[in-house]
Amino acid sequence: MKFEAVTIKDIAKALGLSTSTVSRALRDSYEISQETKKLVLDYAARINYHPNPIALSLKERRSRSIGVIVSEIANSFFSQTINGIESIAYNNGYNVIISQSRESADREMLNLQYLTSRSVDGLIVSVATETRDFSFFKELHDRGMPIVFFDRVVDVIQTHKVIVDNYKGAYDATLHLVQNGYRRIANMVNAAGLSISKERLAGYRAALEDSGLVVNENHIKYCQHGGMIVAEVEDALNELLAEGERPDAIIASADKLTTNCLRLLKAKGLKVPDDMGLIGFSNTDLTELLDPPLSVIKQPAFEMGEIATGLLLQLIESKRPVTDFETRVLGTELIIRGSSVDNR
Amino acid sequence: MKFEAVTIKDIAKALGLSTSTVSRALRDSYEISQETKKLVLDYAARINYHPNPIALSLKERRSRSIGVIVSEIANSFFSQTINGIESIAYNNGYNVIISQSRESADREMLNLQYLTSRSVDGLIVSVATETRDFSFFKELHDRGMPIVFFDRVVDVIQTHKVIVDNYKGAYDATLHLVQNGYRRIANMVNAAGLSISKERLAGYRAALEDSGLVVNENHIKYCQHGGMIVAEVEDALNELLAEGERPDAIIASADKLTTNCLRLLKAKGLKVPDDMGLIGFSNTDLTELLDPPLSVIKQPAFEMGEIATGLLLQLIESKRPVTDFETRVLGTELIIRGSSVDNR
DNA sequence: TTTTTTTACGCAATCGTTCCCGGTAACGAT
DNA sequence: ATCGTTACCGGGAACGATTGCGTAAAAAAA
Repeated sequence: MKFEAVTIKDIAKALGLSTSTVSRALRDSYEISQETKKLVLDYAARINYHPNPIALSLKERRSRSIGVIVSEIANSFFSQTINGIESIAYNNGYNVIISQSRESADREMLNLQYLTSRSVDGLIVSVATETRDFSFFKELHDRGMPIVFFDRVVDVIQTHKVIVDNYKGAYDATLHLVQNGYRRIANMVNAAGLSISKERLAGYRAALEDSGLVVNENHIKYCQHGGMIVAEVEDALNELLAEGERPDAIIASADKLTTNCLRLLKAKGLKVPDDMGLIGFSNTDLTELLDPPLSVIKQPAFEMGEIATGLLLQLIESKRPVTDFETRVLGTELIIRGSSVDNR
Repeated sequence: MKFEAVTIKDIAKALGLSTSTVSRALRDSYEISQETKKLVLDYAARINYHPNPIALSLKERRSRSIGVIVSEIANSFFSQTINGIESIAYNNGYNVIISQSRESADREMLNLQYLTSRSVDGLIVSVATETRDFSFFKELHDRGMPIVFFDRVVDVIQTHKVIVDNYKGAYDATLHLVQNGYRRIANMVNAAGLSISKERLAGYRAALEDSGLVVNENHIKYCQHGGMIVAEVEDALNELLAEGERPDAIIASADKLTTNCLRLLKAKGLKVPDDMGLIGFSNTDLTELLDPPLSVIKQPAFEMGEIATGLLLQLIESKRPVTDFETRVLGTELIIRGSSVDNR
């Protein structure tokens, strides 16, 4: 089964012209007479001609499309970011190709190869938890592929980046827990290698120290898959609950980590926020409807997508190689709800 | 800024061979000697050669990629379906290009044009609420583009379809409400034109009638945007609450409709399930954590994606035009939780 | 040794489009 | 009559890859 499209040759043949003339007429070149132009344009419209982007891509070595790699589109933060990306891209005549790494370095690499070989003009990436080796990104970037990182950025590559103030977000959230009487605050951290993990962990540490509390290293648990696998969260939680100095609150550094903590705590019969306070990074729009309503640190996801795309288009359309790159840092929003306010 | 890739010509030049020889060596043709093959293969591997899919697409008039159009990836049902689609597609060497209609007929059309002109080998589609005119789909399909519809199908086009038993899903859910003492059951329906809306509405009507209850037409409210816009849900809800015969339960026929009903009911201070029972179609994995835990009709989304992709690949790889199409109907899962059980 | 066959490779067309070169009218100026 | 413009238009190469066909050299058969 094949799908045949109308080509410039069909028009040329039907009108008794050369392909060059047709091409020029369609592109409104000055060297084509008004009559011929009209002839071609009318006929093209009538048979519903559309230039073949594949042929164009091959010729121009550009595709007017940008590739996006995120870990999971099912994640609210990423789907919101993608909406931001699309809004800017479409306004500038670019198409967006979305792909998921599902936190796997292999799939990330595969997607990367697919996208680049598909001649995307640039990439917007939030790296997978699993990825340790950024040499492929580096090589790609060195060979001239415009890349903008967001959320989970990689510091060994010099390019535009869009992030939030993760340090401050975690700091404020932790401080909020302290101010609400929690003293043994645990941290459920995403994969250790991630930029966001480090920054959020640092904010947490600083807030505890500034509050005169000591950081109990056993209260810091890493989840390699960012909470995507319930079992890893359960293991981490069980370890926390088995601790001599049992935590009275948790700050979770990823969306799925946050909701899965709540799920497991409820399953274990622990009351939130009384038995255990809970706050976490999340962009889900259902958090206010949860039982209890979840306190969250929210990222301006849509805006991040917009900004990342703007920066990328700037990179793509720049004539000369860009050498000075910027890192945009946006603010987070701390939304206090029931899960982090001990009302005993 | 341009990104230069290695081509077959580079290899040919470096090795003093013709491009045909290189091509054949890479494709392991019998007409090429072992030594030459090894030479080419080694060199290709060393300089990290990858065939240019754009050039291949142009030549072969196929791209080994399939296009997916859904209304919104932020919707759990669709993101789960996409995961199902990807799992089958990748196993068969196909790539997946995702695009969102965001319920707009225009954007759907734009995406459709983009995808087809990008030479996708086939399409998997759940149509937008807004779409009334399916002639473009029809024309595309008549001209040989393989299409599989899922969830929101269109009956004027004869092709493979993957749906759930929406009638039964709605019937069972409505009956469940009746059995739990609710008598004035309202229905929040998605856009009227949608296949799923009609089927679910029919199930609801039948269940009421079979229970000896009369259908109050004022209890049926349509939301053109499927609950994506909170205001439309609020308007519909306000109308329901202003009814002389005020409903005591709601069945919502879409994910966002369901959660936004809950959101608004809570905002209005109405207790669920006591003041108002609530049940709805939803695939969100957070429904059990809501307050109250939400009763839902759940669709086997991942499986639907898998099946749709299987059918599409079958269509794509068929030598002869396929004429007999099937409609796969899967079962829904009724999950009863607190929101639909009046415990007064 | 001559003829035939096999092996191994190159040439050129093709996919749809653009664009660099030309080329050829018509027309006014010399 | 010749030249220079101007206005239009066509030929053909290019983008990267595949592939049918042709053919030289080597091997096998005569």
